[in-house]
Amino acid sequence: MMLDLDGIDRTDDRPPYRQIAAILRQQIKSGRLAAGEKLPSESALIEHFGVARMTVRQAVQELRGEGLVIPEHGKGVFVRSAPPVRRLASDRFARRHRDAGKSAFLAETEAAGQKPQVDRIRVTNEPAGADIARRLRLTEGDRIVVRSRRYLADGRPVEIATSFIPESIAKGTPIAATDTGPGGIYGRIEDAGHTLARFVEEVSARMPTPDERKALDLGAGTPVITLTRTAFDAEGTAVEVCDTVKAASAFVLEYDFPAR
Amino acid sequence: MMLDLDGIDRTDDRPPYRQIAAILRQQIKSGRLAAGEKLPSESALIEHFGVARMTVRQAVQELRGEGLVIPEHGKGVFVRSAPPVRRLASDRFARRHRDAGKSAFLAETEAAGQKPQVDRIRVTNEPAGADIARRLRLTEGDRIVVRSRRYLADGRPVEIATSFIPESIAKGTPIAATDTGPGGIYGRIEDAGHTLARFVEEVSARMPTPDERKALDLGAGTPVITLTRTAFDAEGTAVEVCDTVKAASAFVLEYDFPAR
DNA sequence: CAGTGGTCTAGACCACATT
DNA sequence: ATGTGGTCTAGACCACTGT
Repeated sequence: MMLDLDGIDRTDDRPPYRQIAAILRQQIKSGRLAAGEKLPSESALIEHFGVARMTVRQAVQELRGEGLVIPEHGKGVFVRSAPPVRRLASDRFARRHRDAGKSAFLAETEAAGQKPQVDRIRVTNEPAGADIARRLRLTEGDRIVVRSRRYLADGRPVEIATSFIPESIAKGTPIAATDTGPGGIYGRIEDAGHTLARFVEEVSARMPTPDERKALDLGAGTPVITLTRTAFDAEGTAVEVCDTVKAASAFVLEYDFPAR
Repeated sequence: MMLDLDGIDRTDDRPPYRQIAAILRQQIKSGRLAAGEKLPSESALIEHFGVARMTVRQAVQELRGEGLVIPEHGKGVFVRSAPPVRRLASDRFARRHRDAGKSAFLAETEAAGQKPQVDRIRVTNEPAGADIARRLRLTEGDRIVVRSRRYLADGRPVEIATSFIPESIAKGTPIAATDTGPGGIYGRIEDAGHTLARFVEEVSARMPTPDERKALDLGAGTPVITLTRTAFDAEGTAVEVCDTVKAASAFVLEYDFPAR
């Protein structure tokens, strides 16, 4: 059962725990420890390397911080297996999808052969904060409808999203209802006479907050992608801002643009 | 000098180290511990909370994993200050910049009032691997010119990049030279008769490898953005693939696209 | 029950930075 | 020389998972 591992070199200038981490990392990268496999137990590593428990724990800690392994209490430490990656193309909001009565997430997820699900829907009516007001070209304090929700694919959370829509646009539509109807929010915005013309997306990445880690069921040492999208209608009016936080390992975003 | 911190609650179901981490995190988020400030020393925390050294170290370890603090050996542990963010718009490769004789990075960085610099330039000629061959519509093993380099702004590394150009395009140009001349690689590709028409960028994020951490001078617990760009000419031929790894905290990518 | 990882203690010596 | 964090040891008890 035990792998054939090298020992540590007490003359090496790297401390033992780093050497142990490097040895384990190498086993993982080379595939000798495959995704989903269990690492040798702490006691096995202690015996093999001839070090104290804290030393092997520190080595494993390093791999956890890199998101390479995930410990399961009472069972062992396992090589993280990559979840299926969702590839998001920049035409994912094309009207042809909306016309089929599907929201972007629903269409994408079904296309990937997974079961889409939305939960934790919360709708409030709030005064706009400074950043949102700027993006929507409103004045701070103007009323906006705030819709937040969590998206799941095959029961696993992959993304949390919060949309901000000026009340002047949402008024009299089901945007503030739990079920926004076919085509989602964008469908209702177009019903209200705002033909969507342009999106601007701002993408970055960071470590999640503890809340985000919990909501997305992330292990330690796994980053999130933040994407803020602003939707503009044909008159150039900003009609929605959508803030999303995605598990980075689950997404590749694809953008196609002319050289001009 | 010491902050006014709450104590830990032995009846709380969270372990002491998490409570300590939460207290410190709160101090940082609220600004009572500002960016650049030093946390109380380990010995101060040990005394204040009445715990063993490993316990406070574990608390600080948690904050390191979140990228909130950065330890400096012999000095203390400091609240990380955010570096200036570079905002990359999708028109950054517009010909008007190239016509001014500037490569995209040079133009961006100067526009941000920082001193651009490029080092660790390495040019090789290799057979294409499977992934690159697919992206360039070549056959695996076809010769390609591989240019890798590191970009710095005001002396701080911000990005490492590797370009892959089919030898059939690079041949007879300075693309394989250390200095590619005005307008960079894209300038030379256009000189060779390939008018750039379209780019496709694929964006994701992950934790850096140890090598990347060193090259970008990243602290533990800070992710990178990976961006793979493929450039196409007017005939639809893929003329270059560029793989970049960026310090996530230093970039916001901006894309503007029609709703179609 | 035995085996696993999670947390904690109380010490030790080392390396780095500052005075 | 002093104070800081970095690494390590050798134990302890707890909580979770499996047989």
